[in-house]
Amino acid sequence: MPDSFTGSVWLRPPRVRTGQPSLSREQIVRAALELLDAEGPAGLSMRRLGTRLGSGATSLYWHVANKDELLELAVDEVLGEVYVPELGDTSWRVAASISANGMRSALLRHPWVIGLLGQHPTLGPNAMRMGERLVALFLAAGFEGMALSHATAVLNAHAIGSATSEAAVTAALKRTGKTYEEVAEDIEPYLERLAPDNPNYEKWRTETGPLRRDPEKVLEETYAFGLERVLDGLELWLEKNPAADR
Amino acid sequence: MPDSFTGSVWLRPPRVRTGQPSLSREQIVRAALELLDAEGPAGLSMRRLGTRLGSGATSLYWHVANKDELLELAVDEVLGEVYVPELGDTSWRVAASISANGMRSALLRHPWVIGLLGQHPTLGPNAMRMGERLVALFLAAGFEGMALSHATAVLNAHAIGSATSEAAVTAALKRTGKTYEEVAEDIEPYLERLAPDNPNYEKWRTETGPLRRDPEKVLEETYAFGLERVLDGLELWLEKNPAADR
DNA sequence: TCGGCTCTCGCACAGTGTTCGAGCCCAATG
DNA sequence: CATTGGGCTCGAACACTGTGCGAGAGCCGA
Repeated sequence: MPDSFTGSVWLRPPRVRTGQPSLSREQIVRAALELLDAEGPAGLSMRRLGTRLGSGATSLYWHVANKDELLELAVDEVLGEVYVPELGDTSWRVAASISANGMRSALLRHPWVIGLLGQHPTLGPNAMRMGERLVALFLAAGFEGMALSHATAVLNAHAIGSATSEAAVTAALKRTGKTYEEVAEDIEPYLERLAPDNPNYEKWRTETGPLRRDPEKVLEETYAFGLERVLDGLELWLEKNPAADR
Repeated sequence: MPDSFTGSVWLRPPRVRTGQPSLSREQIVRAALELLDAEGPAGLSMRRLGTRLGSGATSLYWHVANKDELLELAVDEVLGEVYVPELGDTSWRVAASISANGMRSALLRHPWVIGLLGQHPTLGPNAMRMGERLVALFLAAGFEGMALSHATAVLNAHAIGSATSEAAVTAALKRTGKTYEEVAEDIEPYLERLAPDNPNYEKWRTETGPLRRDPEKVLEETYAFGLERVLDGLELWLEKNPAADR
């Protein structure tokens, strides 16, 4: 194994399998994913993963350099779940929406990914495939050069940023095991105590009453509203900067 | 201490200090922040934090319920760094830009925050202050009701999502200790190997050559481009949905 | 002087990621 | 057929983690 490569799994030549091993990288990653989904990042330990696979904990280290690398693989596995439409099926707007929706829901299905996204650049094969399709999509829409990559970046940023905020509230619900109404009640006195400092927020909160509505729906609406603004902004840019060669 | 509150520090009545303790919550949080900034989340352990403060590790547990809660406090401390302009200084567009810029740069100054944002809802006092100001700002711009909160949410989502992507690459640079050029060289063969599967990306990459440019500038441009699109999108929405009472 | 409260801290427990080296079993080689 | 070698598994061990518990120090008002 190379000594000090650049640090990402993807740049390291994979192990070649010759015998008939009882463990495989894919198997390990899948099991890790199950553990992570079920119990969050704290639920994944090498020992637990080992016993779950019916093998010793340290056996994993032959297939995977360390836990960090395993997590990198798990993240890419999740990115493999997001569907990015191929060219020509629909308008770029709905194609972009589908991509962003897919990204958002993958992150919400596997919230532990969110905490990992900022730690390593995601350049696994599935991430690359996503990138490829997004480029194709925005290229067809009329973006070129740097604006092309910028366009893909806003879209992903919106999905990631939205999912982060959403995950935060669902994590709180899951951790406390309370319903949304109960949590809202718990928060209420705290908000009222801070009310004098937050007159505008307080007015909006009491008049609009967002805490009484189905939080899942509110979060989804928030995301969807933002997505439409982003797409509007991109469309406007396209109108003002028509592609030279198309 | 209450047994099973809703789970966030902010909802728990704080300890009142009567004696002359040698440790304080603020002191602890500040020291934790230094450790986190210097060495990332892995560098913060209760024992190390204790010795850094010249006291036993378990002494911290009188001021802070557990490590999770300490991290919540640290996150809010960082949010205290972002400046959100008050009303009337400038147009809502530049005010919103300043807010988002502040959020982004605070996250890039303290990248470990990014991994924590999705774990707890951020309702510390500094987060609330940010929320209050953002509400005031977008209220003045003409947003009302749900659209008001949606508008603040897109802005934050863009800052968070962008910072996440940026942090990923700077983390890679920091971890490997290599320059950007070196990393780009390491990645090159991997990208070329995947090239057949990614024709569009490959064409864009080789023609536009983003890997040769100063990455910091490219990331900043990407963020700024996205921000303008978001603001354009919001402005467009305002034009099409004029506020009823203004 | 006597409780009682705030605050500090040493010990201990269960668990973590990871290294090392021993050993298994199968394939190819001599 | 015997021997070597490498793919693969695993147990023991190390240094370290977060945290519960109980003892105790120092100060307060009575």
